[in-house]
Amino acid sequence: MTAQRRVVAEVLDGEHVHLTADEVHAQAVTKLPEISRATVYNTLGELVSLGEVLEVATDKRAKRYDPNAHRPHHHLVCAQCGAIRDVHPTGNPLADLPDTERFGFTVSDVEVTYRGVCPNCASA
Amino acid sequence: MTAQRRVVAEVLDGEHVHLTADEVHAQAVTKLPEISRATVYNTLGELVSLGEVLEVATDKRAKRYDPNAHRPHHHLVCAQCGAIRDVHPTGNPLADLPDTERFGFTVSDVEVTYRGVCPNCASA
DNA sequence: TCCTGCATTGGATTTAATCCAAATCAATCA
DNA sequence: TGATTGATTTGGATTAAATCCAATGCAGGA
Ligand SMILES: [Mn+2]
Ligand SMILES: [Mn+2]
Ligand SMILES: [Zn+2]
Ligand SMILES: [Zn+2]
Repeated sequence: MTAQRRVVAEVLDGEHVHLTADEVHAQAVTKLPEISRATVYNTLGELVSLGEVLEVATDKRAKRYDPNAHRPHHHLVCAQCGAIRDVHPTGNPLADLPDTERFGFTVSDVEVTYRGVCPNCASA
Repeated sequence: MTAQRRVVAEVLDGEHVHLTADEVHAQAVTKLPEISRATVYNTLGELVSLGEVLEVATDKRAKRYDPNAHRPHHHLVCAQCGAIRDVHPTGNPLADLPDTERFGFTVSDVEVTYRGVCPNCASA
């Protein structure tokens, strides 16, 4: 356990946190000025391998890192400003995919992304 | 209508087609040797604006272009080889997101990506 | 304290995509 | 048909995200 890894973990702590690697680096630098981007990328990659952090790709910009790996959830994204909220829909989308629509795949996971406009952007 | 646009449209014709811009360019070159990447990007961008082609981002590699914009559908992706199939699940995921989980957003769209292993990769 | 192997660093590299100014071309009109 | 012109195409430069890599640094055990 190094100071760098501790700082990355600290930055990722919280709810509805979905930061890019660069944002993580920017915040990490304020606590440990000489931490490098490479180390942030390395550490994030390890946390993802360990299953402690999830990669979220809600758009085609930079990947985002999600510390909420404990409880499975989906995402609600503002199409205008990119704000992301964790959501927990009812129902099981896996059950909604009939065998005839599985093409012989072994389906193990499903990812749901809701899109819309957040209250902030709607009022502007 | 130019020869370049016609060729891009031809390459995108078909079912379960989800090509990257580079793959579109590679196929276009066989029909029109001097077509440039910039033109392929320009044309794809226009087709997307016109709503005739959809951008699909099933992984964090290159965007894929989907000519099946007529009938709304979702995707089933092989986690190993990246193969993509169009799927039409039953049920309406929008109905599964309660008001209490909408955080004041106006939700207009939902995107569902199933992940698994295709029969090809499973037998290998 | 000294080793040793893992971690960190900064810079170079890769990949996807975008930008841009110059050259080219398609379509209209005389 | 030939000239005009505004849109299209082109290739190269640029940007952004991520990865790679060799050299250096350092944590933790002997
Ligand atoms: Mn999340
Ligand atoms: Mn499709
Ligand atoms: Zn917003
Ligand atoms: Zn496969």
